[in-house]
Amino acid sequence: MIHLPRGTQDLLPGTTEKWQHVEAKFIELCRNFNYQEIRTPIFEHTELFQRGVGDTTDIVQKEMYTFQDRGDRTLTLRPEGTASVVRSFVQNKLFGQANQPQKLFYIGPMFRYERPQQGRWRQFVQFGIEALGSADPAIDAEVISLAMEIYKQLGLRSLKLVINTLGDQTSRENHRNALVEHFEPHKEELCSDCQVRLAQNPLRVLDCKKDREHPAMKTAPSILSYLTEEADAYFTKVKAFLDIMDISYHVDPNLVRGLDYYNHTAFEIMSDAEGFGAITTLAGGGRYNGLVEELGGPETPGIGFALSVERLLMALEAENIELPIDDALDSYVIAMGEKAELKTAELVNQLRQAGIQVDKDYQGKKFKAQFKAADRLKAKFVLILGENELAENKIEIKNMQTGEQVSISLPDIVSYLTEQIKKGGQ
RNA sequence: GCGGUCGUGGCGAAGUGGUUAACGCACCGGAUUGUGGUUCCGGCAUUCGUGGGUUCAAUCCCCACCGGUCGCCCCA
Repeated sequence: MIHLPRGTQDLLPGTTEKWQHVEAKFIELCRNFNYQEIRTPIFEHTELFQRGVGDTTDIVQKEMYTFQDRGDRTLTLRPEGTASVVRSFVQNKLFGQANQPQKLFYIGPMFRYERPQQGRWRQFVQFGIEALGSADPAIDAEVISLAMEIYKQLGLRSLKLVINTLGDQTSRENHRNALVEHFEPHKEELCSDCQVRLAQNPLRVLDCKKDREHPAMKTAPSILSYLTEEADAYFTKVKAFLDIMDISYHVDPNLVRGLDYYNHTAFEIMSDAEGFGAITTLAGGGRYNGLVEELGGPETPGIGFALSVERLLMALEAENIELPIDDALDSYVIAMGEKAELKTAELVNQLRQAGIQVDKDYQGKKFKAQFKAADRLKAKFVLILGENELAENKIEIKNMQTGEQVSISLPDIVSYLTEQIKKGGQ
């Protein structure tokens, strides 16, 4: 037997309804916040991610699905959404549109070659938004509030919003130098990973789990003390907007994002729920002024976030939250005898054209078994058509909740059912 | 990519180097002819992730691979 590839999953009936529900929620919220959908290709030129996400990141160095096509182009299945959206923004000259900032959302599969485990797949679905063309701290808060609102409206309670600022170019350089200076004397005492980090990305040393207890960690310089006046003022305003929106947060100066393009505001939403294992991050995002330029566009500030739909559903499960999904069927038709079966095909067709959900048996089941099937499908009404009914041009209708059964003239069935379903729906 | 652990029917889960691989749920059929969700009876794995090897004999022993899961790395 051929199995699905490692790290991918089949979403089957029973689960897809949940996906549809949360996807509908995303779209509804984006409508409220006035974000519009953008759809970009699932693969792009590899160079886009090398330049956009960053050559030194883990994503680019060891996690991309890269391949040559038959025309010798080097292509990559997208590992994240922002680079593509920005590419499209630049290519389609969306910076020239009348309404700025451009507020966009996307939803779709992303691909990363990693060792799979609970909460981590090689193909996973991200929902994300990007606001391009505004350096107003209010929009940072808007992006964060949209992210939080999704979880809130779906009923999640155990959430933690962590924010930080990575500062601007100058802040980062000063901080970086301070970090290197601070840790260099202790280099030999740090773990091997940190020794590499110190050279490549000293920021990452800060959230090392092995060296957490090292005395130098406690006294390490914080980005917050190296912010330029502008960067500090910006962060203060973002926090003020969050306060005014009554969004609680925790400032973690060690919060680092794994993608190179971030600066200023960075944030993560995590779950506190039991049984979440090593994966606790539900969503991550931040500001990326400079990315549009990097990808060949005009100087344009940007901010966005992305969440994993899989992890969102895991969080719902961890908190035992049932989504309000209506999987009941309006009606089910049971036929007895050959003539009745022929008539049933016509009837089912009529009902469907009238917008009534209906199904019937296609397995030659006995009367009783057809009833069982109707019950399992949670049919609200069962229509029974046999020789007797046919002879009188009538049909029996049983309300499965109340058990009541009435006899209706066949020509009246559509109007009768339509009315009953309307009533029963309340 | 590294380390640990696990892999028996649709699901959950016993089990043993050797004639018929427990059990529960689900499913299918029946309990006098056309009425479900309860009960009772019956049925339902030539087969124990895949491929090799050891053995007279392996689902149970060994190896490899595949896959899940946990931790690390990193992230969504």
